[in-house]
Amino acid sequence: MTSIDDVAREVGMSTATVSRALRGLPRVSQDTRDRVIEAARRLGYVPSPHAASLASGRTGTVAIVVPFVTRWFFAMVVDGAEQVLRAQGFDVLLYNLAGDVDTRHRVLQTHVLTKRVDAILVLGLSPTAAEVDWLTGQACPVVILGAEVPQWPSVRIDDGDVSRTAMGHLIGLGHRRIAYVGSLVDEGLDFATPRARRRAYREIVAEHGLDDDIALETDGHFTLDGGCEAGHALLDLPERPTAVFCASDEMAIGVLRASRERGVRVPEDWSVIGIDDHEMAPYFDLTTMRQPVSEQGAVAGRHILRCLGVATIEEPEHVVLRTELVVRGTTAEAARPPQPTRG
Amino acid sequence: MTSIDDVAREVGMSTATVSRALRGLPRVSQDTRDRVIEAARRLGYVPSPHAASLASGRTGTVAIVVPFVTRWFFAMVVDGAEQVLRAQGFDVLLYNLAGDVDTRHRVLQTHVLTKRVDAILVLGLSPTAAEVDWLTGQACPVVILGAEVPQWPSVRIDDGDVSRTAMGHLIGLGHRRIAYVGSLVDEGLDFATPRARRRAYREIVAEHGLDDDIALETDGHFTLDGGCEAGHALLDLPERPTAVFCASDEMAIGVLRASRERGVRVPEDWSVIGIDDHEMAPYFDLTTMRQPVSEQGAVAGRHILRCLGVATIEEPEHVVLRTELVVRGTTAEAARPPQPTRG
DNA sequence: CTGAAAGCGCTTACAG
DNA sequence: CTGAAAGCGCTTACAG
Repeated sequence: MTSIDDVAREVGMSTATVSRALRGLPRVSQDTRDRVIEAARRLGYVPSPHAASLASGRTGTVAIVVPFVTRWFFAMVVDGAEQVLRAQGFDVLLYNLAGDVDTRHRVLQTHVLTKRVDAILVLGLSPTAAEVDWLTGQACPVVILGAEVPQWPSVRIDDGDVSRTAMGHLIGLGHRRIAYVGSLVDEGLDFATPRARRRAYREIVAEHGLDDDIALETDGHFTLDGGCEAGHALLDLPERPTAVFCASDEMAIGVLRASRERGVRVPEDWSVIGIDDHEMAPYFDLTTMRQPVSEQGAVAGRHILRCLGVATIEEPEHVVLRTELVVRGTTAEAARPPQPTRG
Repeated sequence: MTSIDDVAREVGMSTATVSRALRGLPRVSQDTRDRVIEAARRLGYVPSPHAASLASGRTGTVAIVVPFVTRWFFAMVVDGAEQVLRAQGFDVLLYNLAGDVDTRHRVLQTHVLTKRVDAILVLGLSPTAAEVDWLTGQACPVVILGAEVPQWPSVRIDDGDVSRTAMGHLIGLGHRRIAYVGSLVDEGLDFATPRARRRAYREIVAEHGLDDDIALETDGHFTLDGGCEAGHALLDLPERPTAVFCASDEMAIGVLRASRERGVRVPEDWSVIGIDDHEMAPYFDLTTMRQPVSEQGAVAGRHILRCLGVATIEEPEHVVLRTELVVRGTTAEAARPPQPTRG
């Protein structure tokens, strides 16, 4: 491996000069710079990032902590953030928790990350107060996506608002018995989103005096198959709901499948609405709440750049992106309650 | 930041001893080890990975080069590989090309990666001979997924075989006019898979004397919307195919949508088959060729561990995983050619 | 079992 | 504009 010393020797200069020339720093004569660059190219010299990190204290690397890379939403967000970061020359270390609580603790509670990267982007998780204190003392900026912590820049949508609009759409169509498919148990990962959406659902049920039945709240685990199972469970209910509000499109698609498997027509027999506007949503003609996904990743990436002083970006510390109701074919007016057979 | 020297001072030992004690190396007395570990914990000491890399020459990091993280297949593969690697304590640097050719060159043709990581995992791309030579000389192991290069360990499925089985299924159902939806232009990324599948399609068309019409080969860009457009293009043909062989499930799902939009019934009016067994495939009742996805990532991860001497794993250098025809509802016997109106 | 010392390959004030 | 020197925080033979 050719080192900076080899290049310095080649051009008869000090390593300091070579270092400055190669990094484009000022106070190097054009002639020297040219010769250094040429020699570096000829020798096939590539700087060692680890040596540079050690000497400078900067790593040029950002960690992205993601609960599940395989979920469409997170993959899109990672993509959005990664491109913003890569464009400024940062590398991305991926910490995929894959739903594992131990990994979460290892990543968020030890300082491992803070010595390895310049900044940390946390997706979907809600750090505990202890974790926040811990990390805040580390001079390693943290940006959070999908939740809000006062101390750190964040980007998210308003989950309460989203739920209100979705539920409002169903209520406006005359539905009074609306089921919820979300996530009921947290499994220690501290997801912010499912909690917020479920709370909003409950509030709205109470505010509007809708059917308040604990059996209407089901767990779809934020997966396709989980949604399908939840759908079946709802169809097994003695008194079926006339609409289903799903906290993600993937679960909504699962509910659509359950409906088909049971011969239940959508939207004639019941309405289904999701959240995300997943790339598959139009393929199922699914009514949903659209949220900007890749864009949230990009905002998070810019937050990081700003914290690192790389770019002067004018953006509020806490960004809340807009969502939008997209009405397609899976929601319709509530069927009239069955009339007595003869008047 | 507390350093190894702080810990050494705390226990009144040399940094060498602290280093050995903390890394679990032999030739440290149990008592010393205990005291070192205790002191490290008390001081909140975390080793600097960059300093360790510089001194040892090992980085504890593996690069994963992926064409598109947002595509289901690649997200699953990254997940599979990442978990195997993480279990052995490796970090993962994600190089998401996001379809960008320049990034591909930067990553594969400069040595940037070879000084930064212990090994490289390349997904889906087919390195050029020059890139192979270049990287092979670097003593940085490379593992490849979805293609095969003699010099490097690899894992893939047999794309020719997959295409043969899929086409054989359609031919067995009496189809003689079969369209292909894949990727016709490469855009410089050098994808191995689309090329292999298309070649196989052509060979089979020739071998079986099927309708050989250049208009039957369409470009679906390996995306949902691309598949949908390709489907429309095929439906615009004066003489429609009776079956469509799609090189991915996502494109097949696009074709299903086009069919619905045009009132074309599947499988009555034409059959559709894909490749992958995407998580959404059962939700569309899509007939497809199943391939192990996460498992390919895991095998690739194990290849890397073996190259790095971390684990003694008995596995061939070139692993070819099995695929399987999954017959669902989108394929059926070819409709009889329309009979003259009266006999 | 433990320590002193060199070295990994850069960057960064500090001088000039 | 350029250089000498210290230092970043570890690991690794080499001794003992």
